[in-house]
Amino acid sequence: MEQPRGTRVRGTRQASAVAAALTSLPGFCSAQEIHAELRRRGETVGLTTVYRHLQVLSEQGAVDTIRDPSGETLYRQCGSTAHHHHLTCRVCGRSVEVEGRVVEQWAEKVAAEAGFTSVDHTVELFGLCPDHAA
Amino acid sequence: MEQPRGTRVRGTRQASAVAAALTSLPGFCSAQEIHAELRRRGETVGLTTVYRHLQVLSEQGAVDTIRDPSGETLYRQCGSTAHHHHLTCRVCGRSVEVEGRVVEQWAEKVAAEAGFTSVDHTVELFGLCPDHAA
DNA sequence: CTGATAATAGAAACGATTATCATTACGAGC
DNA sequence: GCTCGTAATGATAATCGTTTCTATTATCAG
Repeated sequence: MEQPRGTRVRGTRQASAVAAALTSLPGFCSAQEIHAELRRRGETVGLTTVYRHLQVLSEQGAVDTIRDPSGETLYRQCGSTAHHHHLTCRVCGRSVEVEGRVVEQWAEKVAAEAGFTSVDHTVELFGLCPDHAA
Repeated sequence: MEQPRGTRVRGTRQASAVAAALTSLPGFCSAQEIHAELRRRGETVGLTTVYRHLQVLSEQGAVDTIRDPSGETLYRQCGSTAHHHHLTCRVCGRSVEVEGRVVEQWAEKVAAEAGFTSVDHTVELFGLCPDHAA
């Protein structure tokens, strides 16, 4: 519904490559890791391009982004477009999508009580997956 | 209880200055803003030193840190040492401490179900305070 | 096939934070 | 009060993820 016809969004080799890498990588990973992964596969894609596609995909809601404790941005292709959060392993990046109706409700209630509006929230859970338990 | 007597932690002008600035600033603010505020007051404190003190205070639990959407780290002196979260105004940085027993419990439950351990969580709420409602 | 222009990618710019290290100053003991 | 060892400081340089710049390349409608 947003494609007037004529000259618009072009399908490029790089766009597919980034999307493919994202699909094949199991957990959250950084833009740089994705870039490295592409080179490993023999795909030549500039780092700039990787960032650009990740940003676009993120805006479209096709990938989820979180920030790891060090401040790096991590990306992951997500199954559902619905709002959800993640429980991510600090060691391997493997993550589980968790649904948080409870949290959403809590956030709204708290915000309303304080008189705040247009409230947005970030909720991230980091821990050790079964394979990496201390 | 952790001060053997002899040569230990030194109380310096800079340490007090950073603490004072933190006390006087109402909302969350960045290390650089704190540094600027100090210079404005005529206090001469190096940026490096500001960062160092903020880190120490943060480890002691005397200040809370969050990351704003752009990735910058923000600091704020906190009343309670108890675990809590914040509801921060996107415009003025003013923030309210909110207690989240519900969230903690939810986080633990979700983690246990997925078999994750050593789970840590970050929960931040950003919105518009009454004064800045659209 | 061809041309207009979107997309690409390397290099340089950026901005927050951290590391380096010579200098300064606190404060315990004389 | 004065000295000295050492913690603290702070200017500068280095890091590092990310963004901007811009000349070049490649896509796709006609």
